[in-house]
Amino acid sequence: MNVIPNAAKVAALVSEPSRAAILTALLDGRFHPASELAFMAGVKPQTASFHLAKMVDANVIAVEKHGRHRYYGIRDEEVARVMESILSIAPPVKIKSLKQASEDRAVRFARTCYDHLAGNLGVKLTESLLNSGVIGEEENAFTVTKKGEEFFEAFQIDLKVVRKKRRSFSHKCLDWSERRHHLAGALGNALLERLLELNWMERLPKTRAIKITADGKKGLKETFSVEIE
Amino acid sequence: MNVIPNAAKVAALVSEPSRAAILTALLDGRFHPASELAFMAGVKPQTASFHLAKMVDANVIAVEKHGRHRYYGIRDEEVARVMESILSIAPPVKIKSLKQASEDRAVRFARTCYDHLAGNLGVKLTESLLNSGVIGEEENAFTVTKKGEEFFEAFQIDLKVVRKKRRSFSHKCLDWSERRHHLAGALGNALLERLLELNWMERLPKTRAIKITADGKKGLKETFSVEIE
DNA sequence: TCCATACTTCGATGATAGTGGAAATATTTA
DNA sequence: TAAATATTTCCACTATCATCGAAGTATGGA
Repeated sequence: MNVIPNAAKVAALVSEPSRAAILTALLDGRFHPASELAFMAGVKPQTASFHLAKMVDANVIAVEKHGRHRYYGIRDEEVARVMESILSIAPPVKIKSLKQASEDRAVRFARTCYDHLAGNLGVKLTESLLNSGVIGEEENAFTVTKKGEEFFEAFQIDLKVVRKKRRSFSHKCLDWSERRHHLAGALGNALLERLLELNWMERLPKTRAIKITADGKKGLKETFSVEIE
Repeated sequence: MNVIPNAAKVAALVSEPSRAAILTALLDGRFHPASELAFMAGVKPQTASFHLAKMVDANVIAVEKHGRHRYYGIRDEEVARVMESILSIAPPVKIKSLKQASEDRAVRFARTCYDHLAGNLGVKLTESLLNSGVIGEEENAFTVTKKGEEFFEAFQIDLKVVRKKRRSFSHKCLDWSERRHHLAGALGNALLERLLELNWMERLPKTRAIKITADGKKGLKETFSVEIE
């Protein structure tokens, strides 16, 4: 009974708390220096280095050397998807402190998931796009309607460019905090990039959480009918 | 950095070779008695029992008591999808024996994946359906064309019943041995059930491998233009 | 050249967890 | 009631592996 691939090998990488913390941190899609990841995982640099080497070796994360820093990041979208799929059936962590509670709230409200928007805001935005007929829903993907073509052009997202990317144009990504789908894939990425470019929201340091600016509140309400309390 | 669910907990379940073997065995979608799973995983019954209890406790597999047997199976489709997603990025196991090599061949050729057809045959069949215009391809799912409606009716698969199931109608499932997609979801399941009912193929004991009957060879060629050498 | 920073490798330690023997429990058959 | 089978619980042994101190390598600045 060993004619199967080594699921255990892959899972073992994620099964260790420090490594899981590092991987989940990297789900923000950015590259982080080793020391930062060590801090986030709550271990000494040596330990983090040990884990990082293991994961690079196993081809799940990639390194880039810049000067005396080494930046680590998730290798590709497929790895990110595996992580999110694990998270979708994972039990929640018990909240112990006030600080943790507010961080938790922030992350659940709006965060990046690899390279697109997730959390309550991600789901709400996706639903707004659906309700207004900008995108349509299919089994496992979203499609852009005729109305959507116009919408995205007006919003200055060039669908031609988005479609050309060597990756899935749009797919549904199961949101672990909302247990509903949000927009992922190249289109989800393009939307997030544009929202950041507009300064409607900004990434927060040290977390995957996203902060909505005053402009963002206004813009989201006017353009997407999404109210931020 | 713990405002995230416990990915490690879930992954730890799969990270242990015996448990991974059990879980992959259960991907055939059937329920198996504990002793059989122990044999498949290559451990003593006590050990298997220990692992099974752990996984039941973690809600990834389910038990059914029938007499002095306890039948274990994957809890739901979501868990199966997580497993397959892990398998899709898992490295292959090195083949050590002749027996292993032939088992490997059989499994790669045709197998069940949770409750639908996978392997070379699964992929070929899916492609045949695509080429003949019975199903259409989308980002992450397949759709049934108008021609398909007729085809499935003639093949005595009632799409109305299939669509009613409380699960995804059809989605693409990444085949780890072929690295291409095959038909999954309720439709994939219905197709497999029908093929078994027609006696075109039969499940082999102890593995996820599927054997094609003489009738099957003929039928697959005539109906799907799929040649079995 | 010297020192500080970023990161890795080495080595010892200690905790965790899988393993299977022995025995208990439950169910079926004789 | 006794014996056989299926599975579990208890328990002790062992191996694996994460961890961190210490020391080593590489880069950048003074």
